[in-house]
Amino acid sequence: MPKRVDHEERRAQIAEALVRVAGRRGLHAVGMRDVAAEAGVSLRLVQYYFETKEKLLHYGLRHLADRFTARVGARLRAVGPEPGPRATAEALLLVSLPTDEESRRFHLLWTSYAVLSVTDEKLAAQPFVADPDAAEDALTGLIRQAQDAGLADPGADARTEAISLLAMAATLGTSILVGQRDVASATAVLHHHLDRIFGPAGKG
Amino acid sequence: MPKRVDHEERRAQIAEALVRVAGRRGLHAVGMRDVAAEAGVSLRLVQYYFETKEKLLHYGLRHLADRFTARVGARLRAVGPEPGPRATAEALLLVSLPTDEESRRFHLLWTSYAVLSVTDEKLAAQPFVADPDAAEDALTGLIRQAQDAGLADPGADARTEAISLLAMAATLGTSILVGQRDVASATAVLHHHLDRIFGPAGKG
DNA sequence: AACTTCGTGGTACGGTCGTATCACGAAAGC
DNA sequence: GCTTTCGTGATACGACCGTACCACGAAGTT
Repeated sequence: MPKRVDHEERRAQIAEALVRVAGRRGLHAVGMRDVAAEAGVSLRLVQYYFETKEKLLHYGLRHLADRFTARVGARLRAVGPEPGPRATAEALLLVSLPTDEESRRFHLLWTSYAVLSVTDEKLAAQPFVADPDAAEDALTGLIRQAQDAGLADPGADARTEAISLLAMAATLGTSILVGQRDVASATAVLHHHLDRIFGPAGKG
Repeated sequence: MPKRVDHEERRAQIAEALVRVAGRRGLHAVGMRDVAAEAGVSLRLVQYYFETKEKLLHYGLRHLADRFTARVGARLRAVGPEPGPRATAEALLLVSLPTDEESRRFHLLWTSYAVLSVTDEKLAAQPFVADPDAAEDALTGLIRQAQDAGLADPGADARTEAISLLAMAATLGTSILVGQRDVASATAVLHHHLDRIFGPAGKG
């Protein structure tokens, strides 16, 4: 066999090119040729590693989700060792807001894919159910954990509050994206509810 | 002059065809020929009343917003004469959830347009700022009104709560659309917060 | 009755898009 | 060292899309 290139790595490079160009011009407007140009390879290469555009888009979604998961992990590790439930919950919510280029891209493309999945049955809708469910479970666990430790309002319905917080974060992110709101005011709204649930005292 | 057709009415018919077919196959997948076929007219007619596709899409967005405004008005009138602030607020929030075919279509297409407006500078981003701002003002006013009448927690920050409620309703709608959640659980979350703000007693 | 103007249909054109085909160099196995 | 297979490039093909063009009937005006 010849050059023995790492296909998976190459696919990741091309998928990142897809994400970049789609973040710039919109997912609907990106073609195979655009991805090839952005990645600095020939159109044939994109066809070679992803046989069809549909597979490229599928891979792009998975790549996007993986990158985001890694970003969440990094953010959680960055809040310091042994973080309290509230600090963890706050990091979880704030990381999804479009504050820099990458999170802006993620928010835009995730929403684009979600919209596509409603009408294109070929595109897997599963990530848009499983991933939010996982986030919901994690946040519910954090609130319960804080309640057990006496660090949160014991009367709060943990799951309902988790759903609410995540729902708010998502729409606030979108409103930042379209220019209706700025990051500071979105953050303030989330802090208000974190204070309500965890109590204003336990910010650590 | 010949047949003297009402252009505005004809445009509305075509725009409704656009909304229908876009709701079925996705906004990105709809072409001039699809709209023409859905409306039962020739391609040339669509070109005649909307010179370009861009203008058709613009008109479609405006038509969508108008239809939704009308729907909100009807819903508010349906809650009965002289409704309390809480009932009005509840109607305002619930009407945007995708519960039937039309609201499902509205939610999907509104989100599609919003996503488009981020990258296509030709498409007006203004509706996605002005309309949510108006809803936010309206809901804030309702909460303040209830507070003045002693029908809501006087300590609540009306604007923050209004932003939160609308943000939750939007994401809950999307999660219904993608099949993550059902209408009942979304409604329960909203009711929980309405009870929190207005108090469980004053449901009327 | 001739003329003008509006509404409508059919069809052609240029461009782009996803995909397929042909060609060729480079490396590993016999 | 020849062959086979992998990686890569260039280019062609068929379909579709938005738009432009041409033609014609129908209804008012003079």
